Amino acid sequence: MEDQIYVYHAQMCKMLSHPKRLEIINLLRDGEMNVTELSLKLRMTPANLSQHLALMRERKILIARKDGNSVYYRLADTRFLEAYDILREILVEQIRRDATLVESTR
Amino acid sequence: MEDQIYVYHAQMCKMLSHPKRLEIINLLRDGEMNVTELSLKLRMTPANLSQHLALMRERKILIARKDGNSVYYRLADTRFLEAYDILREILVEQIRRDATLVESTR
DNA sequence: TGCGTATCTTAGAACATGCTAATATACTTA
DNA sequence: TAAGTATATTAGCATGTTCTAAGATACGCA
Repeated sequence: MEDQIYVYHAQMCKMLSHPKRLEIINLLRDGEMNVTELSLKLRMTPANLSQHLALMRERKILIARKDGNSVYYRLADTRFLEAYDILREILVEQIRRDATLVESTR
Repeated sequence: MEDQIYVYHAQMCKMLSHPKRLEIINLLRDGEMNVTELSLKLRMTPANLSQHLALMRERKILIARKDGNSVYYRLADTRFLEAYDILREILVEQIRRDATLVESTR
């Protein structure tokens, strides 16, 4: 089934389809961070965050490294940031266009 | 709220999070196509397809052009293909790596 | 105008996702 | 070993997503 690759592709995209998971990707842009740090920056409970991290680990978006008492997460592939940045760029342009449209009709 | 941009970004990614919607993006790589053509290539009912197309139109992934009795769809921005291709590439490499791992343990 | 074809819309059932709260596990250090 | 801190897991509820089926709308042409 050639269809299967589309299913995997969609599963990967699904990991990018949550505001907090996107924010996680952006926070890990420059390197790794442990769960407590992430939890503070994201303003989420560790329990909730941990669920998101587990999903992203399973789908191979993130890699976990255990160090003593804490677990450090990093991006499994920096190309996720390229895809992230392209979509963000399209989005920002769209929003800017819409804003201009609103301006011009005042 | 700076958080809002992450919500929009996630909504955009959500449009990429369905196998058939990804296949639509790929089918429209080289230009536009009408609903009947898409419906045949995707092996979906027009009703179901139409729902996906409506979502993608709302989220500004696709642009519709009406011509007589039929409606032609095209990508709103070719950069969606760049993001699509990056993720597909990461995915194919991951699958290849996993396959190699299975081979090596036989 | 009336019929046929293309596309869209809506309702509702089935399933998936994401949260909170409670609990479990793993490690560190006294 | 016991207590404390960090992280993970589970259950259960609320909400969101996707499909099918039925019907509505829009257009072209006899």
